[in-house]
Amino acid sequence: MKLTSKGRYAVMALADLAKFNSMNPVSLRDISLRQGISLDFLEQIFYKLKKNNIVKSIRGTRGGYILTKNPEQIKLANILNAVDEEVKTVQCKKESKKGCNGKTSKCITHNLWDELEIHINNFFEQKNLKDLISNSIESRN
Amino acid sequence: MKLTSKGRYAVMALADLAKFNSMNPVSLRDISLRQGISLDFLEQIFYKLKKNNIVKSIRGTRGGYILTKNPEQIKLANILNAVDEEVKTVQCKKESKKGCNGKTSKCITHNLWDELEIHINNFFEQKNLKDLISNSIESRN
DNA sequence: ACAATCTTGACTAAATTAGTCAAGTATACA
DNA sequence: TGTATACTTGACTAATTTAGTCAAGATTGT
Ligand code: FES
Ligand code: FES
Repeated sequence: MKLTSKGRYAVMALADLAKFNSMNPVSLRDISLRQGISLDFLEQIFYKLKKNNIVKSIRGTRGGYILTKNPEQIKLANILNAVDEEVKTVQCKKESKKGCNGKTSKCITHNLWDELEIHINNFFEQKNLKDLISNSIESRN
Repeated sequence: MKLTSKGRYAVMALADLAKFNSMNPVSLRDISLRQGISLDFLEQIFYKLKKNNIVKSIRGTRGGYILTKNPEQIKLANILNAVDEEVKTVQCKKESKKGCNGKTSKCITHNLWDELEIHINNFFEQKNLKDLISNSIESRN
């Protein structure tokens, strides 16, 4: 299971983007300053977000990024997938008949981790960017 | 968020223990062979499980470990806590008023990660060892 | 006595994370 | 047209974490 700074920052940055999402694009520099995230790291993250069609970029002076859809159409699952933070709880390959630790059948905990994976993914499927910003509306900074 | 081999193996080993939990204790060597987990690593794990009163040990020849309670009284949450695999999704210290990235207030995603933490912990609170072994009853190996 | 088993601490190779560095491309605006 | 701003992309790396191994010993059953 993975939930690292990359995924965390991706969500944080997009929430910021959604919040300041007026007509004009938001530059990574602004996000970097507001959220305290390294600019270089943000570039890495937005490269992936763009390839996955979650944001689009506008180059040049006063350029930046904007969301491709409305905040309520962007699920957290989409974001985390885009930056390769898949929730993977089983250790074995799911398709394979083999289990983990080189066993020939699935291990005794396989079903458990599978259920957990579904449980977590449900959470990410149900939350979208809009939930996130309306939730923090009282604490704008 | 952490879910590593240590936690996975702890659950796997205890499920094994619960399954073969007759009068006589089960040696780590047996578990190691059945589940394909390094004996040395198991020792490390059971040291913690014992300190947290989840198993007790019986020394000497034909010794081993036994569960301190019935399988249905041992929640996965207990197990994972024992081996220090806390589900920790927020980056900041929860008690502190400060946010992550050295900010003076909680970040815009704080509430989200907090909800996720509750969501995952619910799962682990509701599952116990008995669920696990009755679930895999058809695939004894 | 001796073998099986638990007990506990120290150590380490490999992998992962969380970035940094760098060189370039595109665009807006003066 | 020059230049500042901002996106684009790949390569690199220090620090941390993981997943163990190694080792030396203490206990107990037979
Ligand atoms: S997790 Fe799939 S076999 Fe162990
Ligand atoms: S996660 Fe708590 S402040 Fe960012």
